[in-house]
Amino acid sequence: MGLTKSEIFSAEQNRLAQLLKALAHPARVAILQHLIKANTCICGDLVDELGLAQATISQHLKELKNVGLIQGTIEGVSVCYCINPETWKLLDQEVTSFIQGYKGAASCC
Amino acid sequence: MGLTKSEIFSAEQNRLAQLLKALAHPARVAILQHLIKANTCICGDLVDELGLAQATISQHLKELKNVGLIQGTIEGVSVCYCINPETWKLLDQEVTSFIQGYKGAASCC
DNA sequence: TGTATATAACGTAATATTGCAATATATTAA
DNA sequence: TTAATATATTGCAATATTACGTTATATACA
Repeated sequence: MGLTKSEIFSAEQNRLAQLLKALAHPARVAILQHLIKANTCICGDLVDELGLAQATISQHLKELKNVGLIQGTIEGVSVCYCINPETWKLLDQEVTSFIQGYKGAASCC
Repeated sequence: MGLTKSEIFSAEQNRLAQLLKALAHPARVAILQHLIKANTCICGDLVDELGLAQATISQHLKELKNVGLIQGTIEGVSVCYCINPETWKLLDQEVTSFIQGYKGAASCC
């Protein structure tokens, strides 16, 4: 059906999957890496930096904003984007505890 | 076009996005959490544990296997699945360095 | 007021994902 | 060999994603 059965999973599992999904595209990885390096940037910077159309970049920014990973403030003609520190912290905690949950295995199959 | 322009991104960005994509579904998060807890399991265990059809679980397992996050060994009638320690280590390194790359911002927008 | 600039929103085409029933495959036990 | 068990594969329908041209909106400046 193309429709994820969210109701059978926990809120934590759904939230983690949602955050990871927002990160799971090379363009959005690149956008976030640029934001980490530059601290702030505007849509036009990313259009130049990556090789994608303005409409596409804008859409990716929207997705990142929707899950709260970035925030944008209108600054004159443009919109200044930056990482949302609180969501990023949550991401760090959730992802780290998920990945670190695996402590290797004595024996495997 | 619905087709990601992988060629304009670095191999690292594509690989990270690929790994994250494999994790970006609550069913696959649940499968991995179960695997972490139980160390090993078979497809049937997951069908009981989660509320999804056998074909659906099998498909999610295939995706996790395709990116190398898990491995399966035929054991009589069933297939014993477990986490692939090497890929998991790579995942840990890549994801950690990506997320930890952000050191908060003095001022944001 | 008019014009340039920057971004968002809309519409569309191509492709990918999700979930499952049905079927195929492969191993074990009788 | 036959039956039972466990998975994988195939095919399908519904939905989601990706990318971009075009258009709308909103601010700044002459």
